Amino acid sequence: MGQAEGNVTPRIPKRRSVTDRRQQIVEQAAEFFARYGFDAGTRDFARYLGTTQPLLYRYFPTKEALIREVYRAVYLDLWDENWAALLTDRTKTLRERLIEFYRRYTDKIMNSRWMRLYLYAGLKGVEINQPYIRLVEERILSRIITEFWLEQDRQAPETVGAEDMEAAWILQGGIFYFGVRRFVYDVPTYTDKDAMIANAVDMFLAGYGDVMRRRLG
Amino acid sequence: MGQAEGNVTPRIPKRRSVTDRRQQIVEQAAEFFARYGFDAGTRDFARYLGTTQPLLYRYFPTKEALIREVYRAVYLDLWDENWAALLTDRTKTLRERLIEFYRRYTDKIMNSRWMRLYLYAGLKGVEINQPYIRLVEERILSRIITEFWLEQDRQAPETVGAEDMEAAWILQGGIFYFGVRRFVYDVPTYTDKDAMIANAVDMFLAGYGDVMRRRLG
DNA sequence: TGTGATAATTATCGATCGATAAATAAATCA
DNA sequence: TGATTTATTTATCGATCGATAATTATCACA
Repeated sequence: MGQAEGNVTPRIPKRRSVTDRRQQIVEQAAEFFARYGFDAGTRDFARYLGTTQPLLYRYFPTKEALIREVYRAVYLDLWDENWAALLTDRTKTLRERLIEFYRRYTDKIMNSRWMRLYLYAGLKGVEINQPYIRLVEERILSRIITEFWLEQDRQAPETVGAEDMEAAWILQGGIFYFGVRRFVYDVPTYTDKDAMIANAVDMFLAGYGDVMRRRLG
Repeated sequence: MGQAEGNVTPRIPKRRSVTDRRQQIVEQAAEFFARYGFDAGTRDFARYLGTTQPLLYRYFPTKEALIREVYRAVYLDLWDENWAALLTDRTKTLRERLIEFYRRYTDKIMNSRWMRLYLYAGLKGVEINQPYIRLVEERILSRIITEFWLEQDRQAPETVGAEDMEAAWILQGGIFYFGVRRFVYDVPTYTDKDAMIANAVDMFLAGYGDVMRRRLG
């Protein structure tokens, strides 16, 4: 090693391909386990990969370790920091912000891989959903409520109330369930995603506004 | 057999207890598989039942047959015919009807057994969800839209439009997702079920009314 | 071209799966 | 009570599971 050559471009170290291979296995494992569930066998997965089963154990010590990596790849660093700025950009109406946010957000999560893995994780009790739910509540739902109050020229409450949080969850859940119908139940939907989002946001703004006004008199 | 006795009350045939046992196994299998998924082993289930594994095969030819019976028990005859009358009872306001309907409806489906089995079935592609989705659309969502139009003194459309159906799905999905959070993700909710339903219905009526009026000008 | 390192394969382990056969316990009835 | 049926158990099957060991193919480099 350490042989100096006149050639300027360094050779790509062999190690690199090993890391790439690992990455590729994780990527395809996400697709495979999303489709067949985590109880699917390692032999079937190896065939899906186009190799043999013992090869997997050169890259991951156990099947569980591979699955952990799948979760990491799909859920880690999901949150785009631009989304926070988007939700609070008061040069636009809240309606515009919400529609834009939910379009970008669902572009990232509304696919069969993300949604199916998420529900598998929820049913298995994997420690993925609960932190994610907290993230949704803290970075999306609380913010939506606060921004709504601010746009109504009312003082935003220091802490978002229970009914307000559940109201925001109706919006979030209604939109999310559109993806469940498509990618888990595999039934056709009546409009495309963007139309559904615009509709859901409009209904929320009018509906929540009405409920809130009635509550405050 | 055929022995005549002076006693008036006929003896309970021995067969009966076998049928009861079958019923009881199915009932407990629903609980068990809802909790651990359908890939859980028959030995673990037998231990859960308090018996031994081969006994199951005297009542069900295969594990798959047992699972089929679980689905039958949980999803067959779910629909209560009174619900249809409830939704169209025009002596009450639509708001009252919707709140009452969703309370009764969710009383039946919002439990860990029903919801978890339903999502397991969806992920496995079992032929349960798609007929159920059709039932929801035909008997609940279309009816809600129609009743809404009638209460607004507008002529109800002969067929419910795509955007209207998706609007009703926002309500249904928003309510349903409350149950998913509770019984699948196992996270705390902020209000009880009845408060959430009243809130969701109020938001839907105001929100959908506003969207519809704007669409029609 | 030959040699050492490493990736990928074949062969195989013990454990567990659904399912069956044989043995036993319990209940029924003359 | 004794014989017969039926419910339940013990013992075990072949298949498949995750995981490991031994073997073979591949490739960089002197």
